[in-house]
Amino acid sequence: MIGMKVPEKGAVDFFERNLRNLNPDCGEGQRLLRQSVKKRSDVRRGEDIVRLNLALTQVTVLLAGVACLYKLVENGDRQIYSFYYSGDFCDLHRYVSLQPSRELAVRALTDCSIGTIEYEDLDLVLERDPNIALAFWRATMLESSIVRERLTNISRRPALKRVSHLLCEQLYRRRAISIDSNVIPLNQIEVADAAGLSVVHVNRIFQELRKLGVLAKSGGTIEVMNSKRLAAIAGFDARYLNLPVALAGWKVNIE
Amino acid sequence: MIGMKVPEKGAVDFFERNLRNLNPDCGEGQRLLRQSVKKRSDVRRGEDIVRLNLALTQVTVLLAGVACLYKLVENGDRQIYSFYYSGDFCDLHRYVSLQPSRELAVRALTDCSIGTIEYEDLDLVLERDPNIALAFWRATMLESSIVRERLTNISRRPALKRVSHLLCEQLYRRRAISIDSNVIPLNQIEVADAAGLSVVHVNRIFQELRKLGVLAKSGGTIEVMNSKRLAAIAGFDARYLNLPVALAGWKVNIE
DNA sequence: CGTGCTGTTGAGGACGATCAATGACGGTGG
DNA sequence: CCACCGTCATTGATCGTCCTCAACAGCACG
Repeated sequence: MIGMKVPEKGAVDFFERNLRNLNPDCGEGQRLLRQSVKKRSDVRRGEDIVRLNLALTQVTVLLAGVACLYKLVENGDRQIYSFYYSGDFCDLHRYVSLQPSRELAVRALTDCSIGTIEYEDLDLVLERDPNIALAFWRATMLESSIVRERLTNISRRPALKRVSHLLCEQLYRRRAISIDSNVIPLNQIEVADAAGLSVVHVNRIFQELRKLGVLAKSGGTIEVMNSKRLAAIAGFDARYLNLPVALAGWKVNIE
Repeated sequence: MIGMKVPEKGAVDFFERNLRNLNPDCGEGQRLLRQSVKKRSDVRRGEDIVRLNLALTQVTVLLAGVACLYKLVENGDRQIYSFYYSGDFCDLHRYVSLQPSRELAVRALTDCSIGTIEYEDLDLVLERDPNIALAFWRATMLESSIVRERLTNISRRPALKRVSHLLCEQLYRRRAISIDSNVIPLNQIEVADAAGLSVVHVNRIFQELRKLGVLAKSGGTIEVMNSKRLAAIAGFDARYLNLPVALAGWKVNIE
């Protein structure tokens, strides 16, 4: 399951693209960083990429697949905070925190492939190159921004908008890494856990969205038939995602 | 209203204490940073410290008072994301983001006093001293952690726990900066906006908390009579706040 | 003495949770 | 090939938390 080979070029590309998007100025240091991306493993759907009691010695980068950051709440519920796509860091929170949370974990929602960077190596790179450091800081800020948006979503909007908004976000983020499919590889349970709704209710919302011609009937994944209408329902404004400028024009007007 | 004098020592102390807490290793660079804290203004309760259309040239540090980060939602609601206390950064999100949000603002909830650091000066300090840079990064991560906790709170817990948790958090954070009072300078409206509840419902929850002997009847502010019981109701676990170790022992056992 | 802001109260209703069953599908082992 | 099982989707019924609307009381302020 766990190989030790260096990631092939294509996979690491997502990571580098992500960094350049976070900070266009991080040129030279990037090579240094690339050499530090050492191991590569494959994690199967349903397994934890970052487990609660894992040693704190390396940072994980998602190279392929979809994962989520989550926590198990006292009552047994799972709260999903954010989703990770190719190129995203999975556990900067553990690297940067003085007292890393023992509750946060990262789970593979599809089969995933990951790379790792030893803390020691990362320490060096960040110390030498403030531009890389800024990129990492921005990655944290971006994730923070996404969680804030999810908070607003859950706190203030009715279920239909909530689900639509969540799906919209995934659509945009997938496009940002050139996945132009209308299929989002999440199931209703995962949407419920991220949207703060019961599975039953998410199911009813899905049916409503189907009646509205927005979703197609599809098992195990979500197929969006009309993303423009979806964005309209959600009142979606993608600016908080800080997508590459190239995608800005893709933005759907609201209302 | 807006003075130009250098902040007196006592006020900047909170800022430096905060930095040391974020990264104990940032020793020398701190002096450099202190010299960069230039202006000082006083902002009155109800005014915005960071306004939507303010020039992006300086970072704001809260030196005294209480403020909040918020956004106005489409339907007119206000969502409060987090509260700021003495020593906290108010607008790192604007400094670090490639495309700063035009929706986030920071408002003074009591009369506040603030210091500012010019972007240019900060750029220099961060470039020279990776330890300071790490402290700033950690500040972002910490705020992120607080927002995640608020998300869990709003998403998964009933109103009584929600409000209790929110109040608990404020109590802890105030203690962390040596404010040992049982009075939290927030009103019911602000609690409602932060907890994602209606004002009417917050009012009823307050009455319930009074019946439980946790809160006292007090107008305009919140007076906590029994913080231990409050923490028990909330199921509060302060670890996400990354408080100085000195306060760890203050932690109330849960259930 | 109005005017605004905050807190309080009551009534009615909506949205979404919970509980409980059933269906559809794929994988596994006999 | 079929029986069995686990996961996910679906449905109906009931219930409760919390929202909305509307009105009023207390208080500070000019």
